[in-house]
Amino acid sequence: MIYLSNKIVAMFTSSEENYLKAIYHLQIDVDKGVSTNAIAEKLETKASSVTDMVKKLSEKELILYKKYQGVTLTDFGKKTAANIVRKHRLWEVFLVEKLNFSWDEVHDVAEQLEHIKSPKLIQQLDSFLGFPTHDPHGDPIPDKEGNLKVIEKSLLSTLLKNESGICIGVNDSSSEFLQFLDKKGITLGELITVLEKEDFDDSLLIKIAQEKLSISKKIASNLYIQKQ
Amino acid sequence: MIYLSNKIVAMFTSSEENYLKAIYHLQIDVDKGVSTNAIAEKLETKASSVTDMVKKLSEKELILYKKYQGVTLTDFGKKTAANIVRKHRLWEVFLVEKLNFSWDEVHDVAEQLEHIKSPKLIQQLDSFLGFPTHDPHGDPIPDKEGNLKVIEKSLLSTLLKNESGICIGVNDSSSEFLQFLDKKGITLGELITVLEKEDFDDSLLIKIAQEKLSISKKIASNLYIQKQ
DNA sequence: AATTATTTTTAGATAAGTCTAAAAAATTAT
DNA sequence: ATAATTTTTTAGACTTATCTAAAAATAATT
Repeated sequence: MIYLSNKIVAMFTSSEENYLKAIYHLQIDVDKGVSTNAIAEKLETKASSVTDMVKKLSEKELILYKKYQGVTLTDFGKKTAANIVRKHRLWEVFLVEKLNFSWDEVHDVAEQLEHIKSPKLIQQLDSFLGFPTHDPHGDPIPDKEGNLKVIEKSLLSTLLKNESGICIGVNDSSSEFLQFLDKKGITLGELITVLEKEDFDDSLLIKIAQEKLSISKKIASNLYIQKQ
Repeated sequence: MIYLSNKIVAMFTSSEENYLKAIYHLQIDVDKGVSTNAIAEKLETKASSVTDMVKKLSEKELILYKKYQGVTLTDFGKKTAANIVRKHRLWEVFLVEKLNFSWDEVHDVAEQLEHIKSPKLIQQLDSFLGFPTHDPHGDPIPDKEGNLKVIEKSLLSTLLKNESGICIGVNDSSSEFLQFLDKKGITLGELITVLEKEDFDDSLLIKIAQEKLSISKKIASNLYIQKQ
């Protein structure tokens, strides 16, 4: 819900919110218009459905849309989308910190919880959780105004030999990948040092929590590191 | 969601769940078929909409329905409905105990949260809250099988002079009434003693928490007491 | 530049849930 | 017992969100 001096100004359906969120995420990657097909793929729907919804969101001034030209979020749309992402990530923190979910189990539930309409709920949840800044996967939680503080991060695969940094996030947050990290003992917050880089297959030998670990290129390009 | 040896067997829309819940509540009061109009009134919808939905719920074997005869929940329907009520009341406890909502603010949010589909979520929430047996209004929380333990309760208005008991619930849980109780200092869990009964207007003079209070008939017939 | 391929949009259909207005059944009152 | 009233159901329409299939626009290739 969007408020203006405590009055509800706008409220959107779950479906509208899902489209906004998809566009928001797609727009971060590329800094130009988001294509109909890209949205359709992200939401696992058909391009024709996207066209319909995009017209609606455009009428509501959440996005800019011109036929065949892709879409861009307006400031209003961006703020609305960020708010949904904020809710999603706060709920993920709740599920992991308070309800003992593991980080690979939270996504689907948060996907439902993010659509609950109650500003007080989110405000209180935020406070209850101690105003967290990142979700369990290391993704930043937008503040109430929809701003997110971007921190300098690099893919582990881009580090050079002997460089090191804190593991602060994942690029792929599928439960398969997250469970794999659990199995290997790779946890956010740990210091990682690159001991060796193999030219042959781009695998890495890393040190993490007193352990030496061999890491494939695929893994290394899905882990974010804050260099030190 | 309804599970049978860990497989999802049935899952219903929010709308279907709302109808089930309405029928569940209406069936507790009267022990016969629930009328189309009663459901329509409870859900603030039209009788024709109820007829449509009732046919659907009947096909899904959640209710027994014969034209013009009203409806009754099947065991399956009863269990499903109780599960929704369980979720609603657990969320209410969460909102009050953990997120500092007051008891008159929780209903609308719980109304949304009750439709979240995740058995693990409810199981963990239950545990996180310490397996509460009653919601903030004193209503019992059905267990996982949908059973609720009924405790002997009387309306305050039925107590005789010098009788006393613990205030354990409200009949009307509108925010107006709840806020009124807050203002008067009437809280669940307190011992109430009837000092006087006025024949003239059926008002009561009660003692609660060292205070004497005059209570109208209307108030007295919306407060539940466990006699001692 | 013309052809081919891809992307996007349009047109029309479907399902869920709702509504209004009218018909049918059941209930209540005379 | 018949008439009047109320309740319930039916029929048809509308909205939202989706789909398929075909048409139109754009992009890529020869």
